[in-house]
Amino acid sequence: MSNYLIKDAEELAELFKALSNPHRLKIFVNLARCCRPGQACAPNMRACVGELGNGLELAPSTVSHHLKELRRVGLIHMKRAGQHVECWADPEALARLGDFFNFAGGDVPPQLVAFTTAQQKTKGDQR
Amino acid sequence: MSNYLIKDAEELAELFKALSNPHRLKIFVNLARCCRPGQACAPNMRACVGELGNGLELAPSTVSHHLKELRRVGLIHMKRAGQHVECWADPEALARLGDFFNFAGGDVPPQLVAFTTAQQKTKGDQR
DNA sequence: TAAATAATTCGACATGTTTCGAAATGAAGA
DNA sequence: TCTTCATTTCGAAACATGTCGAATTATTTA
Repeated sequence: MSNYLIKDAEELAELFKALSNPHRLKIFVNLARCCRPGQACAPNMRACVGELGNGLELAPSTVSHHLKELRRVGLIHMKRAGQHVECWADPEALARLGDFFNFAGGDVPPQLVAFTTAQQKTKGDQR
Repeated sequence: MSNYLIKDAEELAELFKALSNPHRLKIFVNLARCCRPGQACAPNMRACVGELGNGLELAPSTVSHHLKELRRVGLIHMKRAGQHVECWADPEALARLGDFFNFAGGDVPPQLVAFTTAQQKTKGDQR
């Protein structure tokens, strides 16, 4: 894969990729349930790594791996608290993703203009 | 995909996976730009396969492969029109995905309750 | 200090994805 | 019909992902 020209498409695609695994998606939904826009979860509402693995039937190392990926793309935050590591969803990331799907009304958000214009200017070439 | 309810994490994850490749994402955004909620693109607004490949620097067979995947998960529709194949985004699919990110306010939409309860009932086991 | 608990890193393996080019199919026009 | 254009299918190669168990690190408790 050598010719990804559009930075924003790549970034957005990474967010979707992080949610494209059912296990990671379940983990994220459970973390995001207690988040409100612009406000992170209170410390006592955060979940630890072992807790998030319950019900998933995955090895702890695999849960850790998935959390690392969610954190890498900025969907969650993690902070050590004693023996445990607290996890919580990034409320801004949620808002960003929600905004993405509002462009259906016709307005293309600024961050998406860049990677739509490339095709706009070639429209009609083949018909 | 036969109806508009997101049944489980696996199905939702498939939608995200379809958007997790930058090329597929770009194709989808270009198709979705002209869609409004509950209203599909007019036939003269639809794009054909070759058109959608412009600017992506991908072999036609690869573009075809990506479109097939977007169609498989229900994000777009395709219809042959002469030599070309018209493509357009499914407006309901857009709405479904937009709804997903609204649960951040605290309300879990009905279709997501099913796959969050498994972890809710084990909360507290490890702390 | 030693043991116990929680989480991460590492190495390995099976599986899945992305991509291409060649060949096949479908449709329109000379 | 024969050719041309648009698209799809197929097979193969390169690369990425998901998973585990063993070993390691970090922290608390005995």
